[in-house]
Amino acid sequence: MSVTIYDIAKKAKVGIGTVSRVLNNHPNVSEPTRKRIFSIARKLQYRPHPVARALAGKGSNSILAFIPFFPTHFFSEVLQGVQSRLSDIDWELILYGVNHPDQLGTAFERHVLRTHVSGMLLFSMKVNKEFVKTSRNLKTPLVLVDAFHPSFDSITVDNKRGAYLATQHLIALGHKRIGLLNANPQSVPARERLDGYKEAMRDAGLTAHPELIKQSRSKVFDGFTRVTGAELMKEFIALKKNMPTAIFVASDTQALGALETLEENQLRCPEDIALVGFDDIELARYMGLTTVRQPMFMMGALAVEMFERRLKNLKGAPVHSQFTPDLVVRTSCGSSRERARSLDILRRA
Amino acid sequence: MSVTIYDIAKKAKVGIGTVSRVLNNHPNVSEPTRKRIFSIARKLQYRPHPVARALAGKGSNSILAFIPFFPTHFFSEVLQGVQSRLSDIDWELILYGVNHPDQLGTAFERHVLRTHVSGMLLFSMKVNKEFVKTSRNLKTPLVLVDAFHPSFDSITVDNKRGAYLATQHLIALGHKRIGLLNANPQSVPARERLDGYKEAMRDAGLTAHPELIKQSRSKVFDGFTRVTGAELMKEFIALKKNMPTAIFVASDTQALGALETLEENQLRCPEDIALVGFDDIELARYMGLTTVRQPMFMMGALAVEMFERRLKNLKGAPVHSQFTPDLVVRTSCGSSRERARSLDILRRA
DNA sequence: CTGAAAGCGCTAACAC
DNA sequence: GTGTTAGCGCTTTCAG
Repeated sequence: MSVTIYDIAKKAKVGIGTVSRVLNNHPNVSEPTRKRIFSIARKLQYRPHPVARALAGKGSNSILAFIPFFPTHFFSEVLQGVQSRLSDIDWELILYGVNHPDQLGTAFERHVLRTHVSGMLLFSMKVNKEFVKTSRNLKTPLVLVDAFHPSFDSITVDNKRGAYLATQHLIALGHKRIGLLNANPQSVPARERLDGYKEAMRDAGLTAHPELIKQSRSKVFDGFTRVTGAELMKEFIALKKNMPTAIFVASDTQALGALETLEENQLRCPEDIALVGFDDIELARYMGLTTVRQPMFMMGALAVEMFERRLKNLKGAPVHSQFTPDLVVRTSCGSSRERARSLDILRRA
Repeated sequence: MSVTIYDIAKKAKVGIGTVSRVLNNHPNVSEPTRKRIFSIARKLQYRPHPVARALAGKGSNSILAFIPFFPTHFFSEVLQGVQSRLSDIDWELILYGVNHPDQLGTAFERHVLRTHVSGMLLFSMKVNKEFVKTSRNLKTPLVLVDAFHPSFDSITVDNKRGAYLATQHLIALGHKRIGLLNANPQSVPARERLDGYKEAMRDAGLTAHPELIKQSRSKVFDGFTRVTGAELMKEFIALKKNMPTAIFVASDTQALGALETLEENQLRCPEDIALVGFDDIELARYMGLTTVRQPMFMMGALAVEMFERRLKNLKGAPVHSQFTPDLVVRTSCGSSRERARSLDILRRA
C-alpha cells in the first residue's frame, strides 16, 4: 500500500501526532525533528491521502463548480481560467452541470454538507432564496461568477459600461436611430445593458424612443437565446421606414438570431443595418460581429483567487469584483479598425 | 450533524453492521429488519457520506476525466453526454485539463492511487507507454474516448468510413480532381481519414495523384489546427491549373484555415473549389460547411456506460466501440439538400 | 441472520 | 515539544 504517516513515524521514531504537526506546519515542533521528518517524508515519497484528510475534518482541496448545462464558449473559457489557477495551488475541480438553480439542492447537500468539497463556484445563475439561506451561514465559501448577490463574493462584468461603449460606438459612426434588442429585463445583466444604452443615448442628446427598444419576456436563459434575437428582429423590421439604422444587441447569441432574420428578409449587415453584440463568443469573430468582450479566462482565474482569499478570512464582508469589458470592432457596423474579414466566400449553392 | 448509520442503528435497535448490510443490498438480512431499516433510513433522510465510504474501501462514485486543455465545442458536447449519464447514476465528474499526456502522472497518482476516484476517462490523447503500464494492472477502469489502445476500453468514430463518405459525396457531385488536406498522418485519425479518402477514390476509379494529397507534419494537436489548414491550402493554390476542384479536409478546424486562405486569394467556395470538413463543430453550421459529424453527446454518454459495465466485470477483454459518422450536407460543396443558408449578409466594410 | 470490533489515514484534543 | 488517544462514517471480517 501507499506510505502513511505511520510509516514516517516509525522510521523517525516519533508519534504520528508529531508527524501530522510537521506536515501541517503547526508550531511547537523542534527544528531538528521537523527537518528529520520532512526529509524522511520526502525520501518515502509520502503523499497525504486526501480522502482521509477530508474525513478527519480538514477541508478537501476540491471545489465544486455549478455551470449551466449549456455548451457555450463562454464557459469553456472561464473554466480554463479556473482550472489554470486551481492547478497552480493543486486543487481539483468538480463539475456539475445544471439547467436550473433548483437542481443545486441535491448536489449541494451531497458535496458541501458532507465535507466533500470546500468551496463552490456558481456560474451565471440566479441564486434563489433557499439557496442563499442555506449557504450563508455555511463555512464553505461560495463565489458567484457572472452573477450577483450582496451576501456573496462575486465577479461580474460592468454590463452598463459595456452597453455604453457599444452604443457610443454606433453613435460615433453617425447613427441616430439606434435600437436596443435586449434579453429579459428581469435579469440583472439585461437591465444593466439597458441602462448603459439609455445613458449613452442621453449623453449624446439622442432620444431612445420606446419603439426602438425591444425586450424579450422569455424565461429560458432570460431570453439570451438565438430565438429571441430572431423574433425581436422581426419586430424591428416591422417598423418599416422607422426601422433603426443600427442596433445594439444584448448578446452575441441573440445577434446570431437577428442576423438570421435579416437574411430571411434580404437585409444586409452592415449596409442596411449595423449591429453590435455582447460577449464575444467564438462565433462572433467568424461572423465579423463587432461586440463587447468579457475577459473570460481572467474572470475564471480571479474567481479562484477570491475563493482562496475568502478561505483565509471567512468573516470579511463580501467582495464584489467587476471587470470592464472592451469593445471589439469588426465588420458588422461598417467600420473596422482591424483588417476587415468578410465571410462571403461561402455562397448559396 | 447529519444522520449516520449509528442513528438509524440505534433507532432500529440493531448493530451498525446490519444497517450497512441493508444499505448495501447485502444478502443475509431478514426481510423484516431490512424493511424496517429502509423505512427508518428514509424517515431520517439518511444520506451516505461519500468520503467515509471511500475511506472505508468502497469506491468513490466519482470519475476523473482528462481532457485536452483546449476549449473546443467537441469537448463541451462530449462532456455533456458524460455528465448526463453520470447524473443518472448519481456519480460525480472531476475534471482535469491537461495539455500533454505527460501531465497525467501527478493527477493520476493523486486521485486514482488513493481511492479517490474509481474510474477514468481519457479524451483525445495518445497514451504513452508508462501510462499504459501503470494503468493496466490497476483495478480502476479507464475508458478512452476518441482515442485508442488495445489494452483499454475505447470509443472511437469510424474515421475511415467518415472520410469515405465525404469523398464519395464529392465524387457524386461530379468532381474528378479531388484533393485531401490532411493533418499529421502519424496520428491515427489522420491516417484513417487518408485511407477512407483513398478507398473512395479507388472505388470510383479515380486516381489520388500524390500532388492532390497534402499532409501536415505538425506536432501540435497532430496538425488538426487552423494554421495547417491555411498553409496546406496555399500549397494547393500553388498548383495553379492543376488545383483540385474539390478538397476533403480532415477537420473543420483546418477547413476554417483553408477558407481563410481561399479568401485571401479571392477564391470562392464552392464556386472555385468545394470543401468537405470533418467533426461538425458548431462553427461548421454557421460557415455552411458540409462536413462529417461525430455523435459527440452519445459518445460521452456511452463512455460512462462502458465504464459502468467494466466496473461489474473487471476482467473481461477490452471492448472497442465505434460510431459511424454521418455526412451533413450544407453549402460548401455547391449542393445542398438542406435549405441553403448563405452567410454573406456580413460584408466587408 | 446479526452484533461487535477492527480498521481506512489523518487531525486534534489531551496528557506528560 | 511530543506521544497517545479518540474519533470522522462506513465497510467488513469474525463470532455467535
